[in-house]
Amino acid sequence: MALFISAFENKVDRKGRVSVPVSFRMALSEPQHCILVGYLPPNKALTGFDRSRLDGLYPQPSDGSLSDGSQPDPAEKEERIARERLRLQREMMGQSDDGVMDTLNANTRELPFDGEGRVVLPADLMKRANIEDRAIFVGRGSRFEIWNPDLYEKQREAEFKALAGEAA
Amino acid sequence: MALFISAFENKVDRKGRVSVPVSFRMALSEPQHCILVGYLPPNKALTGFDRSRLDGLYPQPSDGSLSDGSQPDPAEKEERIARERLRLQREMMGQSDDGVMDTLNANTRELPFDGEGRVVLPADLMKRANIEDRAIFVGRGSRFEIWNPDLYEKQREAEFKALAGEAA
DNA sequence: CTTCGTACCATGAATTCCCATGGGAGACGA
DNA sequence: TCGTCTCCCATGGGAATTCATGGTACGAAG
Repeated sequence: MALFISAFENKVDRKGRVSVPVSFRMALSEPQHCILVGYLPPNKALTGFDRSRLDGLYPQPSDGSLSDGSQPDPAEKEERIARERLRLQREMMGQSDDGVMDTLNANTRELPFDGEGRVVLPADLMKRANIEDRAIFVGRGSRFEIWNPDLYEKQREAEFKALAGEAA
Repeated sequence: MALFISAFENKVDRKGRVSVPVSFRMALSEPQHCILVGYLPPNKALTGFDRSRLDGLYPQPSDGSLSDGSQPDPAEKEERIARERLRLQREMMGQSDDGVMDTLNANTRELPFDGEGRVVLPADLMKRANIEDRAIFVGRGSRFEIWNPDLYEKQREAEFKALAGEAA
Protein backbone atom coordinates (compact mmCIF):
# COMPACT_ATOMS: atom_id res chain seq x y z
CA MET A 1 0.00 0.00 0.00
CA ALA A 2 1.00 3.59 -0.49
CA LEU A 3 2.86 5.05 2.47
CA PHE A 4 3.55 8.75 2.43
CA ILE A 5 6.07 10.12 4.92
CA SER A 6 8.18 13.25 5.25
CA ALA A 7 7.53 16.70 3.81
CA PHE A 8 8.84 18.41 0.66
CA GLU A 9 8.46 22.00 -0.45
CA ASN A 10 8.39 22.74 -4.17
CA LYS A 11 7.69 25.70 -6.37
CA VAL A 12 4.51 26.28 -8.31
CA ASP A 13 5.10 27.94 -11.66
CA ARG A 14 2.81 30.34 -13.51
CA LYS A 15 0.95 27.46 -15.11
CA GLY A 16 0.20 25.90 -11.76
CA ARG A 17 2.67 23.06 -12.21
CA VAL A 18 4.40 21.41 -9.23
CA SER A 19 6.82 18.55 -8.98
CA VAL A 20 5.41 15.70 -6.93
CA PRO A 21 8.18 14.39 -4.65
CA VAL A 22 9.82 11.26 -6.03
CA SER A 23 9.21 9.25 -2.89
CA PHE A 24 5.49 10.02 -3.09
CA ARG A 25 5.34 9.01 -6.73
CA MET A 26 7.12 5.77 -5.96
CA ALA A 27 4.64 5.01 -3.21
CA LEU A 28 1.77 4.90 -5.70
CA SER A 29 0.33 1.65 -6.95
CA GLU A 30 0.99 2.84 -10.50
CA PRO A 31 4.00 5.16 -10.14
CA GLN A 32 3.74 6.67 -13.62
CA HIS A 33 0.05 7.39 -13.61
CA CYS A 34 -1.65 10.05 -11.50
CA ILE A 35 -2.70 11.21 -8.04
CA LEU A 36 -6.09 12.18 -6.70
CA VAL A 37 -6.32 15.59 -5.06
CA GLY A 38 -9.39 16.97 -3.39
CA TYR A 39 -10.67 19.63 -1.10
CA LEU A 40 -13.34 19.63 1.57
CA PRO A 41 -14.09 22.27 4.18
CA PRO A 42 -13.10 23.10 6.81
CA ASN A 43 -9.59 22.10 5.74
CA LYS A 44 -6.84 24.60 5.16
CA ALA A 45 -5.05 22.26 2.77
CA LEU A 46 -5.68 19.89 -0.11
CA THR A 47 -5.71 16.15 0.42
CA GLY A 48 -4.04 13.76 -1.97
CA PHE A 49 -4.06 10.00 -2.18
CA ASP A 50 -3.50 7.05 -4.40
CA ARG A 51 -6.14 5.92 -6.81
CA SER A 52 -6.21 2.47 -5.21
CA ARG A 53 -7.52 4.08 -2.05
CA LEU A 54 -10.77 4.94 -3.81
CA ASP A 55 -11.01 1.78 -5.83
CA GLY A 56 -11.10 -0.20 -2.63
CA LEU A 57 -14.17 1.69 -1.47
CA TYR A 58 -16.39 0.58 -4.30
CA PRO A 59 -17.33 -3.07 -4.32
CA GLN A 60 -17.10 -4.65 -7.74
CA PRO A 61 -20.23 -5.04 -9.86
CA SER A 62 -22.38 -7.31 -7.85
CA ASP A 63 -23.28 -10.26 -9.94
CA GLY A 64 -22.85 -11.98 -6.66
CA SER A 65 -19.95 -14.19 -7.64
CA LEU A 66 -16.91 -14.36 -5.44
CA SER A 67 -13.51 -13.42 -6.78
CA ASP A 68 -12.32 -16.98 -6.52
CA GLY A 69 -14.89 -17.79 -9.19
CA SER A 70 -17.18 -19.81 -6.99
CA GLN A 71 -20.86 -19.02 -6.63
CA PRO A 72 -22.41 -18.22 -3.28
CA ASP A 73 -25.75 -19.25 -1.96
CA PRO A 74 -28.44 -18.39 -4.60
CA ALA A 75 -30.73 -16.79 -2.05
CA GLU A 76 -27.94 -14.59 -0.80
CA LYS A 77 -27.21 -13.61 -4.37
CA GLU A 78 -30.81 -12.60 -5.02
CA GLU A 79 -30.84 -10.52 -1.90
CA ARG A 80 -27.72 -8.70 -2.91
CA ILE A 81 -29.02 -7.89 -6.37
CA ALA A 82 -32.23 -6.54 -4.88
CA ARG A 83 -30.30 -4.33 -2.55
CA GLU A 84 -28.15 -2.99 -5.37
CA ARG A 85 -31.23 -2.28 -7.46
CA LEU A 86 -32.79 -0.26 -4.68
CA ARG A 87 -29.62 1.69 -4.24
CA LEU A 88 -29.50 2.55 -7.95
CA GLN A 89 -33.09 3.78 -7.85
CA ARG A 90 -32.39 6.04 -4.93
CA GLU A 91 -29.26 7.37 -6.56
CA MET A 92 -31.15 8.16 -9.77
CA MET A 93 -33.61 10.18 -7.76
CA GLY A 94 -30.88 12.21 -6.12
CA GLN A 95 -31.22 10.49 -2.79
CA SER A 96 -27.76 9.15 -2.33
CA ASP A 97 -26.89 6.97 0.60
CA ASP A 98 -23.92 9.08 1.27
CA GLY A 99 -23.90 12.82 0.69
CA VAL A 100 -20.40 13.27 2.01
CA MET A 101 -18.96 10.83 -0.50
CA ASP A 102 -20.85 12.59 -3.27
CA THR A 103 -19.36 15.93 -2.31
CA LEU A 104 -15.98 14.35 -1.96
CA ASN A 105 -16.14 12.77 -5.38
CA ALA A 106 -17.27 16.01 -6.97
CA ASN A 107 -14.41 17.97 -5.46
CA THR A 108 -11.67 15.51 -6.19
CA ARG A 109 -9.52 15.84 -9.30
CA GLU A 110 -7.46 13.23 -11.03
CA LEU A 111 -4.10 14.84 -11.75
CA PRO A 112 -1.90 13.06 -14.32
CA PHE A 113 1.86 13.42 -14.32
CA ASP A 114 3.76 15.08 -17.13
CA GLY A 115 7.02 13.55 -18.34
CA GLU A 116 8.90 15.14 -15.45
CA GLY A 117 6.64 13.95 -12.66
CA ARG A 118 4.69 17.17 -12.25
CA VAL A 119 0.97 17.79 -11.93
CA VAL A 120 -1.06 20.90 -12.65
CA LEU A 121 -2.93 22.13 -9.61
CA PRO A 122 -6.38 23.34 -10.68
CA ALA A 123 -6.83 27.06 -10.04
CA ASP A 124 -9.94 26.63 -7.89
CA LEU A 125 -8.26 24.14 -5.60
CA MET A 126 -5.21 26.35 -5.26
CA LYS A 127 -7.45 29.21 -4.24
CA ARG A 128 -9.18 27.10 -1.59
CA ALA A 129 -5.87 26.20 0.00
CA ASN A 130 -4.29 29.66 -0.41
CA ILE A 131 -1.52 28.19 -2.53
CA GLU A 132 0.30 30.63 -4.78
CA ASP A 133 3.89 30.13 -5.91
CA ARG A 134 5.03 27.54 -3.37
CA ALA A 135 3.52 24.31 -2.07
CA ILE A 136 4.59 21.77 0.51
CA PHE A 137 3.69 18.09 0.25
CA VAL A 138 3.15 16.64 3.72
CA GLY A 139 3.11 12.87 4.22
CA ARG A 140 0.29 11.57 6.42
CA GLY A 141 0.71 7.84 6.02
CA SER A 142 -2.03 6.54 3.75
CA ARG A 143 -2.66 10.02 2.35
CA PHE A 144 -0.79 13.31 1.98
CA GLU A 145 -1.62 16.98 2.17
CA ILE A 146 -0.67 19.94 0.00
CA TRP A 147 -0.29 23.19 1.94
CA ASN A 148 0.71 26.75 1.54
CA PRO A 149 4.15 26.43 3.23
CA ASP A 150 3.56 29.36 5.57
CA LEU A 151 0.22 28.03 6.72
CA TYR A 152 1.72 24.59 7.21
CA GLU A 153 4.49 25.94 9.39
CA LYS A 154 1.85 27.34 11.72
CA GLN A 155 -0.04 24.08 11.63
CA ARG A 156 3.16 22.18 12.38
CA GLU A 157 3.94 24.32 15.39
CA ALA A 158 0.38 23.83 16.61
CA GLU A 159 0.75 20.07 16.31
CA PHE A 160 4.06 20.18 18.16
CA LYS A 161 2.60 22.33 20.85
CA ALA A 162 -0.32 19.97 21.28
CA LEU A 163 2.06 17.02 21.64
CA ALA A 164 4.30 18.81 24.10
CA GLY A 165 1.30 19.87 26.15
CA GLU A 166 -0.01 16.35 26.12
CA ALA A 167 3.27 15.04 27.50
CA ALA A 168 3.41 17.58 30.31
CA MET B 1 12.92 -7.87 14.81
CA ALA B 2 15.43 -5.09 14.94
CA LEU B 3 17.31 -4.77 18.22
CA PHE B 4 19.47 -1.72 18.81
CA ILE B 5 21.90 -1.73 21.73
CA SER B 6 25.01 0.18 22.75
CA ALA B 7 26.02 3.71 21.72
CA PHE B 8 28.34 4.98 18.99
CA GLU B 9 29.61 8.47 18.39
CA ASN B 10 30.41 9.47 14.81
CA LYS B 11 31.31 12.59 12.93
CA VAL B 12 28.96 14.57 10.73
CA ASP B 13 30.72 16.00 7.69
CA ARG B 14 29.94 19.21 5.85
CA LYS B 15 27.37 17.49 3.70
CA GLY B 16 25.53 16.26 6.78
CA ARG B 17 26.66 12.67 6.29
CA VAL B 18 27.09 10.26 9.23
CA SER B 19 28.08 6.64 9.33
CA VAL B 20 25.36 4.49 10.83
CA PRO B 21 26.96 1.97 13.21
CA VAL B 22 27.36 -1.45 11.58
CA SER B 23 25.52 -3.23 14.35
CA PHE B 24 22.52 -0.97 13.81
CA ARG B 25 22.56 -1.53 10.09
CA MET B 26 22.74 -5.26 10.55
CA ALA B 27 19.76 -5.14 12.87
CA LEU B 28 17.50 -3.84 10.10
CA SER B 29 15.10 -6.07 8.24
CA GLU B 30 16.74 -4.96 4.97
CA PRO B 31 20.32 -4.13 6.01
CA GLN B 32 21.24 -2.38 2.76
CA HIS B 33 18.19 -0.22 2.48
CA CYS B 34 17.40 2.73 4.74
CA ILE B 35 16.40 3.94 8.19
CA LEU B 36 13.54 6.15 9.27
CA VAL B 37 14.46 9.16 11.36
CA GLY B 38 11.97 11.53 12.88
CA TYR B 39 11.50 14.25 15.40
CA LEU B 40 8.66 14.84 17.83
CA PRO B 41 8.50 17.28 20.72
CA PRO B 42 9.24 17.43 23.51
CA ASN B 43 12.25 15.28 22.61
CA LYS B 44 15.76 16.63 22.62
CA ALA B 45 16.93 14.01 20.14
CA LEU B 46 15.92 12.35 16.90
CA THR B 47 14.34 8.93 16.90
CA GLY B 48 15.30 6.26 14.41
CA PHE B 49 13.73 2.94 13.60
CA ASP B 50 13.38 0.27 11.00
CA ARG B 51 11.00 0.64 8.11
CA SER B 52 9.17 -2.55 9.03
CA ARG B 53 8.16 -0.84 12.24
CA LEU B 54 5.97 1.55 10.26
CA ASP B 55 4.78 -0.80 7.54
CA GLY B 56 3.25 -3.03 10.14
CA LEU B 57 0.92 -0.27 11.24
CA TYR B 58 -0.85 0.01 7.91
CA PRO B 59 -3.03 -2.89 6.83
CA GLN B 60 -1.81 -4.16 3.49
CA PRO B 61 -4.71 -5.59 1.49
CA SER B 62 -7.00 -2.91 0.13
CA ASP B 63 -9.34 -5.23 -1.72
CA GLY B 64 -10.21 -7.09 1.42
CA SER B 65 -8.52 -10.30 0.40
CA LEU B 66 -6.46 -12.08 2.98
CA SER B 67 -2.75 -12.57 2.65
CA ASP B 68 -3.19 -16.26 1.95
CA GLY B 69 -5.30 -15.32 -1.07
CA SER B 70 -8.56 -16.60 0.35
CA GLN B 71 -11.66 -14.47 0.57
CA PRO B 72 -13.20 -13.48 3.86
CA ASP B 73 -16.83 -13.46 4.78
CA PRO B 74 -18.73 -11.07 2.40
CA ALA B 75 -20.42 -9.32 5.32
CA GLU B 76 -17.07 -8.78 6.94
CA LYS B 77 -15.79 -7.36 3.67
CA GLU B 78 -18.70 -4.93 3.42
CA GLU B 79 -18.07 -3.81 6.94
CA ARG B 80 -14.44 -3.17 6.20
CA ILE B 81 -15.32 -1.13 3.12
CA ALA B 82 -17.79 0.94 5.14
CA ARG B 83 -15.12 1.57 7.74
CA GLU B 84 -12.56 2.57 5.12
CA ARG B 85 -15.04 4.93 3.52
CA LEU B 86 -15.81 6.63 6.80
CA ARG B 87 -12.13 6.98 7.55
CA LEU B 88 -11.47 8.60 4.18
CA GLN B 89 -14.33 11.01 4.73
CA ARG B 90 -13.06 12.02 8.12
CA GLU B 91 -9.53 12.42 6.82
CA MET B 92 -10.70 14.57 3.93
CA MET B 93 -12.41 16.84 6.39
CA GLY B 94 -9.35 17.20 8.53
CA GLN B 95 -10.60 14.96 11.27
CA SER B 96 -7.97 12.30 11.33
CA ASP B 97 -8.41 9.23 13.46
CA ASP B 98 -4.94 9.67 14.81
CA GLY B 99 -3.33 13.08 14.97
CA VAL B 100 -0.16 11.79 16.58
CA MET B 101 0.52 9.39 13.73
CA ASP B 102 -0.14 12.19 11.25
CA THR B 103 2.41 14.40 12.95
CA LEU B 104 4.84 11.51 13.15
CA ASN B 105 4.54 10.72 9.45
CA ALA B 106 4.99 14.35 8.47
CA ASN B 107 8.12 14.74 10.56
CA THR B 108 9.80 11.48 9.68
CA ARG B 109 12.37 11.17 6.92
CA GLU B 110 13.42 8.09 5.01
CA LEU B 111 17.22 8.11 4.90
CA PRO B 112 18.83 5.74 2.39
CA PHE B 113 22.38 4.48 2.86
CA ASP B 114 25.20 5.33 0.51
CA GLY B 115 27.68 2.66 -0.49
CA GLU B 116 29.58 3.13 2.77
CA GLY B 117 26.62 2.82 5.11
CA ARG B 118 26.12 6.52 5.71
CA VAL B 119 22.99 8.64 5.68
CA VAL B 120 22.62 12.39 5.28
CA LEU B 121 20.84 14.05 8.15
CA PRO B 122 18.36 16.67 6.85
CA ALA B 123 19.27 20.17 7.95
CA ASP B 124 15.96 20.88 9.68
CA LEU B 125 16.15 17.73 11.79
CA MET B 126 19.74 18.49 12.77
CA LYS B 127 18.63 21.90 13.92
CA ARG B 128 15.81 20.47 16.02
CA ALA B 129 18.22 18.17 17.84
CA ASN B 130 21.08 20.69 18.07
CA ILE B 131 23.34 18.39 16.10
CA GLU B 132 26.31 20.00 14.39
CA ASP B 133 29.52 18.14 13.58
CA ARG B 134 29.14 15.15 15.87
CA ALA B 135 26.30 12.73 16.57
CA ILE B 136 25.87 9.79 18.89
CA PHE B 137 23.66 6.82 18.03
CA VAL B 138 22.05 5.45 21.20
CA GLY B 139 20.42 2.02 21.15
CA ARG B 140 17.03 1.83 22.82
CA GLY B 141 15.98 -1.67 21.93
CA SER B 142 13.36 -1.56 19.20
CA ARG B 143 14.37 1.98 18.31
CA PHE B 144 17.43 4.20 18.61
CA GLU B 145 18.10 7.86 19.20
CA ILE B 146 20.47 10.33 17.57
CA TRP B 147 21.79 12.95 19.96
CA ASN B 148 24.15 15.84 20.17
CA PRO B 149 26.87 14.01 22.17
CA ASP B 150 27.11 16.73 24.80
CA LEU B 151 23.38 16.80 25.37
CA TYR B 152 23.31 13.03 25.57
CA GLU B 153 25.98 13.00 28.24
CA LYS B 154 23.76 15.15 30.42
CA GLN B 155 20.76 12.97 29.63
CA ARG B 156 22.78 9.91 30.55
CA GLU B 157 23.78 11.35 33.89
CA ALA B 158 20.17 12.25 34.55
CA GLU B 159 19.07 8.71 33.77
CA PHE B 160 21.76 7.28 36.06
CA LYS B 161 20.84 9.67 38.80
CA ALA B 162 17.18 8.74 38.52
CA LEU B 163 18.08 5.06 38.84
CA ALA B 164 20.38 5.62 41.77
CA GLY B 165 17.76 7.69 43.54
CA GLU B 166 15.20 5.04 42.91
CA ALA B 167 17.38 2.41 44.49
CA ALA B 168 18.07 4.47 47.58
C1' DC C 1 -7.82 33.70 -34.89
C1' DT C 2 -7.03 33.52 -30.12
C1' DT C 3 -6.64 31.21 -25.89
C1' DC C 4 -6.12 27.44 -23.07
C1' DG C 5 -4.14 23.09 -22.03
C1' DT C 6 -0.63 19.62 -22.79
C1' DA C 7 3.63 17.45 -24.29
C1' DC C 8 8.42 17.99 -25.22
C1' DC C 9 13.01 19.96 -24.58
C1' DA C 10 16.78 22.48 -22.09
C1' DT C 11 19.31 24.04 -18.00
C1' DG C 12 21.19 24.41 -13.38
C1' DA C 13 21.63 22.92 -8.90
C1' DA C 14 21.52 19.56 -5.48
C1' DT C 15 21.99 14.95 -4.39
C1' DT C 16 23.95 10.48 -4.80
C1' DC C 17 27.48 7.43 -6.18
C1' DC C 18 32.19 5.99 -6.41
C1' DC C 19 36.94 5.85 -5.24
C1' DA C 20 40.74 6.88 -2.03
C1' DT C 21 42.59 7.28 2.72
C1' DG C 22 43.45 6.43 7.54
C1' DG C 23 42.93 4.44 11.99
C1' DG C 24 41.94 0.82 15.18
C1' DA C 25 41.06 -3.77 16.61
C1' DG C 26 41.73 -8.36 16.16
C1' DA C 27 44.35 -12.34 14.12
C1' DC C 28 48.30 -14.58 13.40
C1' DG C 29 52.96 -15.82 13.81
C1' DA C 30 57.35 -15.65 15.96
C1' DT D 1 53.89 -12.67 25.23
C1' DC D 2 55.02 -9.36 22.03
C1' DG D 3 55.15 -7.51 17.52
C1' DT D 4 53.35 -7.28 12.93
C1' DC D 5 50.00 -7.90 9.52
C1' DT D 6 45.43 -7.70 7.82
C1' DC D 7 40.80 -6.56 7.56
C1' DC D 8 36.89 -3.80 8.68
C1' DC D 9 34.89 0.50 9.28
C1' DA D 10 34.70 5.43 9.60
C1' DT D 11 35.83 9.57 6.89
C1' DG D 12 36.73 12.75 3.07
C1' DG D 13 36.69 14.54 -1.62
C1' DG D 14 35.48 14.58 -6.46
C1' DA D 15 32.53 13.02 -10.38
C1' DA D 16 28.28 11.68 -12.45
C1' DT D 17 23.42 11.39 -12.31
C1' DT D 18 18.98 12.70 -10.81
C1' DC D 19 15.63 15.92 -10.00
C1' DA D 20 13.35 20.33 -9.78
C1' DT D 21 12.36 24.14 -12.68
C1' DG D 22 11.58 27.11 -16.64
C1' DG D 23 10.68 27.78 -21.43
C1' DT D 24 8.96 26.62 -26.07
C1' DA D 25 6.22 24.31 -29.47
C1' DC D 26 2.26 21.89 -30.78
C1' DG D 27 -2.70 20.76 -30.78
C1' DA D 28 -7.46 21.42 -29.49
C1' DA D 29 -11.30 24.12 -28.49
C1' DG D 30 -14.06 28.25 -28.43
